[in-house]
Amino acid sequence: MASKRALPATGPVTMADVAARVGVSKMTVSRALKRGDAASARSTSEALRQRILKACKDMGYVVDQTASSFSSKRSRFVAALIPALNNSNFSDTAHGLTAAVEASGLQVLLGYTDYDLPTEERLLRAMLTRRPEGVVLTGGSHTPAARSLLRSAGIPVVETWDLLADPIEHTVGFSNAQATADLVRHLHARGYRRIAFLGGAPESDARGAERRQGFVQAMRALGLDAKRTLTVGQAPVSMDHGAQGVTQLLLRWPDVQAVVCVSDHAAFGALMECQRQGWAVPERLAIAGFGGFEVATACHPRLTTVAVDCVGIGRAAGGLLLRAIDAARQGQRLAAETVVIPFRIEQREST
Amino acid sequence: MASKRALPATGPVTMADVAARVGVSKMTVSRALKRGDAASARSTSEALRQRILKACKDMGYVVDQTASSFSSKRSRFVAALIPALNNSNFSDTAHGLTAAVEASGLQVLLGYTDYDLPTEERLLRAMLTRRPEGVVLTGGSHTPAARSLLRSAGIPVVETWDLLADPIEHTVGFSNAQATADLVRHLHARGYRRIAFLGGAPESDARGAERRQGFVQAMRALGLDAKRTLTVGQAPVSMDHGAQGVTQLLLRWPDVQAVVCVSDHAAFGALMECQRQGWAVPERLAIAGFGGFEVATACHPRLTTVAVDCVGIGRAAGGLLLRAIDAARQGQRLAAETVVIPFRIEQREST
DNA sequence: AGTCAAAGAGTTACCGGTAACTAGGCCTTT
DNA sequence: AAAGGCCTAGTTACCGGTAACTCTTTGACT
Repeated sequence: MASKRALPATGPVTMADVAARVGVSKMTVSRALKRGDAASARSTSEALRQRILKACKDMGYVVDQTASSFSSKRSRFVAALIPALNNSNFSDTAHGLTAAVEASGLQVLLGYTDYDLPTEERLLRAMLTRRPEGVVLTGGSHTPAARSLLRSAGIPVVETWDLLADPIEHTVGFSNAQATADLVRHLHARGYRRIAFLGGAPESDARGAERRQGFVQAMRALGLDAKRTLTVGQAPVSMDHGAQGVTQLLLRWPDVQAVVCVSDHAAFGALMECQRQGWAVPERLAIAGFGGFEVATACHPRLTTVAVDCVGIGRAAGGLLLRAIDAARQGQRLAAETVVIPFRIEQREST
Repeated sequence: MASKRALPATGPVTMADVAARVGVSKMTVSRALKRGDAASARSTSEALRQRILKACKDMGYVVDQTASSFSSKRSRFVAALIPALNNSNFSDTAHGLTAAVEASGLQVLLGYTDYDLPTEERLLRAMLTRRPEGVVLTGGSHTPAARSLLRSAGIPVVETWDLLADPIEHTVGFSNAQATADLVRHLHARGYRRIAFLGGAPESDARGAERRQGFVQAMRALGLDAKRTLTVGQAPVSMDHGAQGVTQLLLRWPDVQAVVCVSDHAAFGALMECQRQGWAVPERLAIAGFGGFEVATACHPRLTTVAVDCVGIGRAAGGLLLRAIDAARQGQRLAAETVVIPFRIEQREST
């Protein structure tokens, strides 16, 4: 027995194998495959390049990015963390980010935090061991350890979806507080006075907390009573939370005329519960959401909401990140930037 | 012991730096950090290990997975491809997959194909250069090149969400045709006879096509007319498609009693359009969906649907993949398996 | 006391690419 | 014609870990 398994030639084809087959050096194969990054003038003749490409195809050779990354110190990917995959707002941002960076040959390594800071830190730690060239985060709330990790990683960081008082570096987003305040003013202009806010526990969702704050400030600025705020559940606030919330709301403040919900999901849940109970929307109760989700456009009556350019956030974050990475490659550092993404109040049938 | 070394030009801290500081060899540091993978008997003494761990912390050292992967030929990640991020069915599967494999120290590299086969191939090609230890795909439709790529990669492959006639290797899913057929029989049992099907273009969505097929077969088996099938748009079928579809449906076959929609999104769109038009659901038209999405439970009336254990699919795929990877590490090959995930007809108010 | 195995730590040799430098051929310029 | 420059391809030296082996020490058992 004792026959050793050395896996004959079946082992993965390497660049050296291709080089030997064509009769050139490894380096030449490397150059031939690298072409396309127009920057480099250093290249092979077109005829030789075609021969090499053909050999790669024939032999089934694919570059080993692991080795390439290791050797060149370029991992060719960026890490992106979003709170949840199944929230189309955030997945749209991931979409925009991917579209923006993939043209530069960068891949996006996507992770989700489940709205949990320690999870974010854990994920970040795992991702940083892979040496991403940049990081995109959602929001500005992070554990101290996470911040420290990012600092010592020395790579560009973009925080999205919020405008932050104390950003780590770059920011792409909008003021959730201002957007909610605008929505309140919009409802006020349409004649509503006794307006309520419905959202999740502030400590579990920084963005939700900001929206709540915007609501309170706008109400006070208008000389209205901001007492009608209700907390239902933790982030992510679900449709069911909205349904429960609206019932509690009408029980507790029967004179309420309109409700601003922390998200379209909650607003939709509230709307459906109203239909079940026979409360006319918007006559008995006007309902507004936040986020511009598909369901808000599709439902009946259609929901007034704050439409956000989610894809645009991702695209802008990607563009910014690319410039920062480029600068870093030149040994420079891009000065911290803040990109403000516009939002829009969508007046629809529910208010 | 002053902290004099204020990050000189040396850049990132390496394992050798830590080793020098502690006064041991690189290998010892490597072993100290690797502990936890209980399998290995080879290890360092606990006291030394603590000293090393402390030095790592003090110096801000984090393992370079790039180098580690390169050296050990273990990338410690698996690639997963789903049609879209913002479809909670698929993102739930990704969730389950992540949960299942992360216990083994594997990360999931997630990509989305936008329901497009060439995109899938492109993505797969990009991911395979990073040498994943396994691949999870959604569905069984792939380009020939993609299949060939997977074959020559020589790593375990799991296809999910469908039961396939000709799987690449392992499969975790359920029969979409059978599920739809069950739904049709369920409607039949409730007295519906003139039943329609509403879905997207079959060539853009293999799962949708299977559901359509299941509908036709079940109708014929029941001796009913299967002519009432409508095609609206490409995958992914949206809520708006459902709204348009139901209007066309009632125009074309005014005698229709019930409609089976390819997904809850379409069903929801149809339901809302009925409310706009004043068509009573389920009295004038009964509506059933597919997928068990949140919106189907939250809307009014609640939608009858086929609930799928999406997380379970991901979990099972992850477990299977782990076993296959483990076998591969031992030089063996796990025989192709098929795991059938149960589904359930949820009878609700819309039918 | 001697043997042997296990534990703990060191040594060597890479893994598969790429950066940076070198060298020859050909063309242009002075 | 010599000098200089561009283009193409080869050479060398790694990158930062880990596998596999070696060596030493310790302790149990015969």
